[in-house]
Amino acid sequence: MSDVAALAGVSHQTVSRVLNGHPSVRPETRERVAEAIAQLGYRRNSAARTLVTRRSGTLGVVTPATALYGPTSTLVGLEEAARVVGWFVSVATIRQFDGDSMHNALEHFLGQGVDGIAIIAPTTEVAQAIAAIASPVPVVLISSASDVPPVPHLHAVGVDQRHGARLATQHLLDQGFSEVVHVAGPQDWFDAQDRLAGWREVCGPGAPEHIEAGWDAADGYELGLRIAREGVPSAIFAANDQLALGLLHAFWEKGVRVPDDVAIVGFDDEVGAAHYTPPLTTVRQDFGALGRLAVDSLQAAFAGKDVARQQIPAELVVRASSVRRA
Amino acid sequence: MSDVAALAGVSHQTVSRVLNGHPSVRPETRERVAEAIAQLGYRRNSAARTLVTRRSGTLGVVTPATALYGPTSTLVGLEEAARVVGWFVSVATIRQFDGDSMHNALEHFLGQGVDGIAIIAPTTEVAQAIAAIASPVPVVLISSASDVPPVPHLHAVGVDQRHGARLATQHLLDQGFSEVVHVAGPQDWFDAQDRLAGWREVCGPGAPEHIEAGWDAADGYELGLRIAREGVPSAIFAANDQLALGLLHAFWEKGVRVPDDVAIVGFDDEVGAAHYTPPLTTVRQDFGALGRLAVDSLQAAFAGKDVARQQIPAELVVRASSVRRA
DNA sequence: GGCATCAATGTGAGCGCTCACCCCGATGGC
DNA sequence: GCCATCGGGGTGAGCGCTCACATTGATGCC
Repeated sequence: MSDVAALAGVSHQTVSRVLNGHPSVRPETRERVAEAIAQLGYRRNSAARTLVTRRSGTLGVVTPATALYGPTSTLVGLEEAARVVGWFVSVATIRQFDGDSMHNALEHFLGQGVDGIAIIAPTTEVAQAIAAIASPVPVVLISSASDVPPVPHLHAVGVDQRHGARLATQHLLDQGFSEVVHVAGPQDWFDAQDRLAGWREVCGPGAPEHIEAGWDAADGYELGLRIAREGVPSAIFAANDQLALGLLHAFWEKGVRVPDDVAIVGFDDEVGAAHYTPPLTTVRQDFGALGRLAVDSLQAAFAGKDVARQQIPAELVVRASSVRRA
Repeated sequence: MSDVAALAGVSHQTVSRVLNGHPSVRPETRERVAEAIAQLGYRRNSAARTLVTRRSGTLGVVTPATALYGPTSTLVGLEEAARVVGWFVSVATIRQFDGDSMHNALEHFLGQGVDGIAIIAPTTEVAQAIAAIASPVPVVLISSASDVPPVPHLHAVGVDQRHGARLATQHLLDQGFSEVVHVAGPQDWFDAQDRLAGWREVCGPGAPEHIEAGWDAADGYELGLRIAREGVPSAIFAANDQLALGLLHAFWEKGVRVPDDVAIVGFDDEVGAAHYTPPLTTVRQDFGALGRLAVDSLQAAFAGKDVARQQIPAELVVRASSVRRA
């Protein structure tokens, strides 16, 4: 920086002012400095800057170590939103959702001096672990959880999973399928809990028991084989598209026709869901909006505002798997 | 840090030594310091550390702003490998593969003081843009490109796409399908180029013309409709699983049976490919190994070693879509 | 016993930047 | 003509850490 200052014939402080867009620098001076910067190929050292400002301009994102559609899409959404407001994104993945892993990930980020933390960490255990850690920076939980403990500096934003589940279930009922079975995801995940709850709300007290599974297509496949053997309901609402895909596979294999024998609706609108056999009716989530909401919520936290929990509505995408052919 | 030193009754330097695992500290002293650290909830300020060591312990990863399976899996693989050697991962996504976007992303990271950069940026244009930028830190290109310009500090690692394509094509020929058509990906992507080249190597000069498409299932679907209309070959090697999925969709819709009328092989082994209709034969890439290789290669670069370009072999996964039923 | 050696620890400087504060000269109001 | 004001810019301190070097006492060897 002092080299630049020398070349431009100003003080280091003026260079700093130019770099930070301070108003009280003559355009002429500003230009001279800019030229010197370009000529020397100077780049500001952000470590020094962070050291004195105590702000790194970095958002830490904790995400499960998988290529699952939801988490990765959320990560992309967050990165985009963060970049818009000039933040870098640092990533830590966790393999297990226990308190220790979370604790390590948070320590990792706090040591790094991030300005805020977003956690794509969808289980109740994780939420509890986070609530137990005092963080000097705001933390936003990406989750639709309706029961996140009210801890200071801990915010929550999410896509309204329950609403999405209601849309899916209601759609099946509207199509005339009276018996809607729910293949639920792992119940320690918030999203799985909420999708189950939304389904139950619409089905009412007379609903059949749900079936709990994992998130993978393999789980859906196993279950599909069992269902084909033990009796096929008129409609199934699967907790995500992968489960639905596994069901489709099993039913195809066993000669159970979709949607003629059983209608299916998924959740996520994964890349490719429009091209399953048959194309899958599903619930789409707007991950771009989710990322923006998370970043907004962190910024509000910096400004000292108390941020209400916010949810983004989900959207039903109707395709062939749930529409009875004429 | 001085608080910790005072509480432990040592100098700041001893605290630093404990933090860095320096050997010449008495176990007794070490413990006293550790206790003081715990008691005060002290966390080392990494900005100050970076400022003086000129190493941030951060790996910058540039990746396309999509939830595509390949790039996201590679990101996860990189993060895992980076964490093992104690690096943080910072992410920048790019929406366009032009020189400007790349330049911005690199500037972004260099200003942030990353120790190395990994680029999941698979087009020729990107590679040229990178080669044109002088980087003070090592850069590794995640790519199977056989023609990356030999620029100092620019390394390349990748999964051997050409080998994978040969496996896929040979498999189809071995199954007795004499006419193997290739639905290629966008030819400005290295991976698409190499998969095309591998296919052509095996097919020999008498090969039919390939068909170029995008990466999406929608592209495969459009193409599938056209193929069903204009004449179905005995086998198709699709450049990725999404294309294959689109083909399956179109063929199913038009009553073209797979693999009876046409055998299909994809590439990627995406989550779910085992449950397509029918389950898809495809080529699997080991993204975990890829991440480790990339990190190794950066570490070798630090050590001043000249790193040869390295490739990871691909693996064929045979499923129903390419095996003629008895 | 004297000296080299080494383990264990302390001291001070400085990494590159921003912040608070100071300084100078031009302007304007009375 | 005098002083308050303000735009434009300079000065020095210090953020929290590590590095190079200094210091001390214990040990070993002749």
